[in-house]
Amino acid sequence: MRPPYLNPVVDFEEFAESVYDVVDTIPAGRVVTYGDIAEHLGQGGPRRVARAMAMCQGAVAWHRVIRSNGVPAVPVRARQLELLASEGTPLVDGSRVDLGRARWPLP
DNA sequence: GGCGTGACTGGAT
DNA sequence: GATCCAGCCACGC
Repeated sequence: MRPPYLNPVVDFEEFAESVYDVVDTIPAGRVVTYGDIAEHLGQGGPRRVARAMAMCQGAVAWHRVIRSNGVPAVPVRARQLELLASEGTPLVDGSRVDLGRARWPLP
């Protein structure tokens, strides 16, 4: 079955700003997945969200955005886990996030 | 303008 | 559980 990909992004910069705005609403100790953000915005997709995070470079709480399986993205894996742990985010084996408890329900 | 790549995901194996 | 595979899309070469 094909993944439920969403509507195409009209303006990527505007899309990225929307992504940052959503990420900014996530409280410390909680996380959301790339797919959650894309679904919440109703446009783009997980990879568009990931690209937006890659270009923000610390301007937002990028470490609160993880994969759907609870494992942080590779390029920032170690640092992300460190930041999450310091915020009190529930982890499993110290290497992945406990999505069942840490997932933040987007409005 | 064509082609490979990737901070992804859901389903199959 | 871990791995593989197909599909989307912006970006760099």
